[in-house]
Amino acid sequence: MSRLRSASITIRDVARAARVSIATVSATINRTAYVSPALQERVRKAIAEVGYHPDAIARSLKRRATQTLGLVISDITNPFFTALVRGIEDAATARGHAVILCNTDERLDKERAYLELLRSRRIDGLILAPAGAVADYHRFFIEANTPLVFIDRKIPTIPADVVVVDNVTGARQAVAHLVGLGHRRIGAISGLPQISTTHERIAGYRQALEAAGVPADPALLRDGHSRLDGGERAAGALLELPVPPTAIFATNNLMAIGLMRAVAARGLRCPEDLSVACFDDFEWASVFRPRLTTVAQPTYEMGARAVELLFGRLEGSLSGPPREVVLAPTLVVRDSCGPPPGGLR
Amino acid sequence: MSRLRSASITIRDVARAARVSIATVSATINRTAYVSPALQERVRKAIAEVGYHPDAIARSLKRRATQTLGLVISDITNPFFTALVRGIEDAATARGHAVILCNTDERLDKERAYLELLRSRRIDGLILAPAGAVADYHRFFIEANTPLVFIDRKIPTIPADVVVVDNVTGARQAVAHLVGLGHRRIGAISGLPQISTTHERIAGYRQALEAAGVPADPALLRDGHSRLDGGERAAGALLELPVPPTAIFATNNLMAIGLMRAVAARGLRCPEDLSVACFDDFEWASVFRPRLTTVAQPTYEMGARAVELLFGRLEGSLSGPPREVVLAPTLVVRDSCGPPPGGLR
DNA sequence: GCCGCCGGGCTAAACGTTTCGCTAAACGTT
DNA sequence: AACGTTTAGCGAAACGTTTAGCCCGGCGGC
Repeated sequence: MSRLRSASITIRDVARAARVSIATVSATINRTAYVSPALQERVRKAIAEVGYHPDAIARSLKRRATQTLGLVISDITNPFFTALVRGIEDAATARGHAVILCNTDERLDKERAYLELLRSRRIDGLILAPAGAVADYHRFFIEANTPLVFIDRKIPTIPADVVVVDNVTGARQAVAHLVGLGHRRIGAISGLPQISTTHERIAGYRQALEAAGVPADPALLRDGHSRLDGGERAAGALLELPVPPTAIFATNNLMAIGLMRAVAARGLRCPEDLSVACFDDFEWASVFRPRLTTVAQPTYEMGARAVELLFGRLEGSLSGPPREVVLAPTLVVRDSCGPPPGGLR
Repeated sequence: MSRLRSASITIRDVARAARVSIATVSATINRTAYVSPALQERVRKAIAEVGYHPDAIARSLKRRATQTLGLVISDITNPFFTALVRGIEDAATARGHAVILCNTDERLDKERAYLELLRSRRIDGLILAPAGAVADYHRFFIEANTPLVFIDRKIPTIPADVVVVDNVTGARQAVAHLVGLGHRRIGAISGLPQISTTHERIAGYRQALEAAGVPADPALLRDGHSRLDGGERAAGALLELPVPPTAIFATNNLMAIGLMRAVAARGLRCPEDLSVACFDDFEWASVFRPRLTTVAQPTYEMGARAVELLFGRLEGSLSGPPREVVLAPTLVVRDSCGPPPGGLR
């Protein structure tokens, strides 16, 4: 037994009850044409009387606009995306739009499937943290003239608006902070190579080392695959080195947690035995020990800005070539970084 | 300049290209009637050739089913909901449904507005963590025969399926753990009074005290409004008491964080000066100090179960009176609880 | 050899809106 | 009074599907 919506009350029921035409009902609902006050009143009464609620599906079909945004991220479980989503949701509903949420787990096949779904559903706009830079099925939205905003990450070859943070500067500041404390052997745990943020943050790491005249040791750079377990493994490898680093920089929050697990498992103290800095702040970081020194991103604002861009395109108030909104991260210094053990050098 | 979807490629373009009728195209796409292999092949080729993508809006209008679920929670920023959402999203997309996400901030007016929106959009089903027990506009979905599942919280007067955790038992175990360590003055921080979980968790707290023969002191029970700042204030009040408690139980994660802030602000050590236990585990709780002793809920599974119930109703495999799925929480003992300072008593 | 049935595909009517173009009345102007 | 012009409201054609019902030809049964 498949369940169907019970036959609903339509606009014609209202028209009948108010003894006006369907067009008049539509006009009073949408304020799309003049309707005399008397008729308006009759229509409103009829609407209440028969218990009419407009059908957004039928409206979407006719208007060719769905009042719906697609939001594709890698994982809602990650606190970084959480505030982003919140910012997007708030801004979208403030403009009467609903949001369809999609988690890709950084997998291109999932991303592709979701984009197909969203395309079928004729979303009005798409906000996307792409899982990789090779795919080009995003292009469809551009060709269809559907606004597309990349968030957090970008794909340089695809001409779309972008909201990101200055990852290079953020990472450079964090590593410079470690350098300033006297560290010379500074390890880094990098993320997935197909994501733009990875390269930028590693670039910042390199810049900070170079500025300090510290030669980059390739053995100190490990791939954590942007994941918790990967971060833990990478950290383990770094700590098992013949001459382990005195400080480690993790390029995202998940890998930082993995790093902390590796630290705890070895009975090391932070920051006494090892200094730790990472990208991505999280709300509760200040309550627990060690209080992590992090590069904080304005996540909520990033979400809000992305929606702004999107509606700018939708309403035509924004046109022309793609815009790139680059927000500033801030280094939040807490307790997880100290001077290297055994004094300078 | 308002942007419209460009005139899209419709099923009739495919029909024309394949030199068959529209009905045949539809039948081969949906496997809803026999179509000879030869024609199927021609249709598929035509689809690829003209680049056809079905319009889900038009389909929804005709089929009276949207393949969309509504999900209404209080705040996606809260890690408790985060795993819940993930479980729901995974289960929903496994069945080809999309999810519209709505945050109420525990406000009834927002909840009402969202339900109105979801109603207009003719969602196939609704999963809801209600912000309060007084409203009854949820009834519409029941009357319209749209499956509705309450999650995390319930409204006893509304006959709908429910997925919750055994809050009474969970709270009782946590507080019994404190009692077992020797605590007799145990404070509690309660949440919003209009939410069912609040009452159940406080009931568990009371049961544990009673079982231990400890008289309940009303001064030790404070309202934290389910929020971080409320928890901090409530904790402050408890700690300023002439005879402060030696242990505090917070009935959700946000208030627990507020509690920890109050503890840190006063320079107290946990668990040496004060033992802390709370409801709601979070993924990273084991990495930082103090490692909180918490009552963990199977959040991902709760989400998945809610979707199962919902599809059971949708497909008719589940019928009859509302089901109540009660999952078991587990007490995760870590380091935030110890014996009361100054030994027993 | 005729009839009935059925396989395979088509025609056309929905689904519930919005909106274009039209009518008919009212009005102002000479 | 005749004539444009505006105005309030209506009728009907879309929007892109699904699906009920129909038609036609071939085949088996008698």
